[in-house]
Amino acid sequence: MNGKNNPEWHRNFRQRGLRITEPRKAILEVLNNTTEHLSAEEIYTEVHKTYPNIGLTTVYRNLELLEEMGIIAKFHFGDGRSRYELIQSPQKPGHHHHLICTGCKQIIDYDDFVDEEIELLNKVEQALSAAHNFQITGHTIQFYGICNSCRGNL
Amino acid sequence: MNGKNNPEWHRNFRQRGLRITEPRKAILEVLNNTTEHLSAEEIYTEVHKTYPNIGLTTVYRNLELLEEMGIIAKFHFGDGRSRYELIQSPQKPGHHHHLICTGCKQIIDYDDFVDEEIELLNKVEQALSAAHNFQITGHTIQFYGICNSCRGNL
DNA sequence: ACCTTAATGAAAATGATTTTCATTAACAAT
DNA sequence: ATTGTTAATGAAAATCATTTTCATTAAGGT
Ligand SMILES: [Mn+2]
Ligand SMILES: [Mn+2]
Ligand SMILES: [Zn+2]
Ligand SMILES: [Zn+2]
Repeated sequence: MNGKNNPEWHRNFRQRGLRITEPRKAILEVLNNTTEHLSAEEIYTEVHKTYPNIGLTTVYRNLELLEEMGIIAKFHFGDGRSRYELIQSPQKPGHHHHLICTGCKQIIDYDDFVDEEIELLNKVEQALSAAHNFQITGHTIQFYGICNSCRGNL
Repeated sequence: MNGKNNPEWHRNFRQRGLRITEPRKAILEVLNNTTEHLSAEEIYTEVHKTYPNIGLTTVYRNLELLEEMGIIAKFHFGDGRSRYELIQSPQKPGHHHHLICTGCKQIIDYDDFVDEEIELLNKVEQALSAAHNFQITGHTIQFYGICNSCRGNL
């Protein structure tokens, strides 16, 4: 349920000498309760409903912080704004990739065949490291296409 | 060598009733002669050397057009600006993926896919088509990490 | 309750991209 | 070659996301 009191975040903040503030709890709460990939402004709007005095600047600042901390992930889906999601949440598969409909812009979290996929990815990363003398730290994998209903609309 | 007179582009333009203008030839020429992933402004700067009267606005407009036409590809590598490359060029492998150094920001094109990477793509695309009733049209795959020389600088 | 200083909020600044609009030039028709 | 139509251009202004600045507030250790 509500994630803002998740002791793991608390510990994580404390360890870095960071303070646990109302805006931070509010932002994490919003991200914890959605299945979508929200933009900074969308998060701000949501937070604003409960905490009308929290500013957009603070949302941006904390999204940056949370990303550095490895708590959230930032994506660029091509609509001109960054979008964020909690890396671990009850609402989401853990490791997943994205399927984006170029028609309606919906983003689908995809995690079928995860285990096999992760194993293949590891091998690919190893091969790349070796071939290009590159130490891989992360990846972005997105598939584009047309969803069922958009195909109907053609 | 010089690509601005490539008859295929000419045909492509004509078919759509588009005019073959100086700016368009200049932009294609720049993209055809680089191995890099240039931003709109970088392309503008390069074009400007030979055609000082071509404006940045026109560069943006034509990059958008060329992308729609499937002649160039637009990427987001996380530095806040879009970057473009010719889809087909003598300087580049055709379809390829990217390796991005988070240290020096260099982008490496690679198309020496290991079997696992091909397998991964095939499986995922099949699974996605089936499970999500999605017609896949493309994908973007980028690996982030630290290149050899950046690792030395630590 | 008090202090130190990290964190915040409002406003201004920045930077990339888009829009507006008057002018120019591609190119098809003459 | 000249003309006419209209797509394309360039300059300036507008927009939109994100960042910076700076004075004020409040977390949390004492
Ligand atoms: Mn996701
Ligand atoms: Mn490339
Ligand atoms: Zn769709
Ligand atoms: Zn590097």
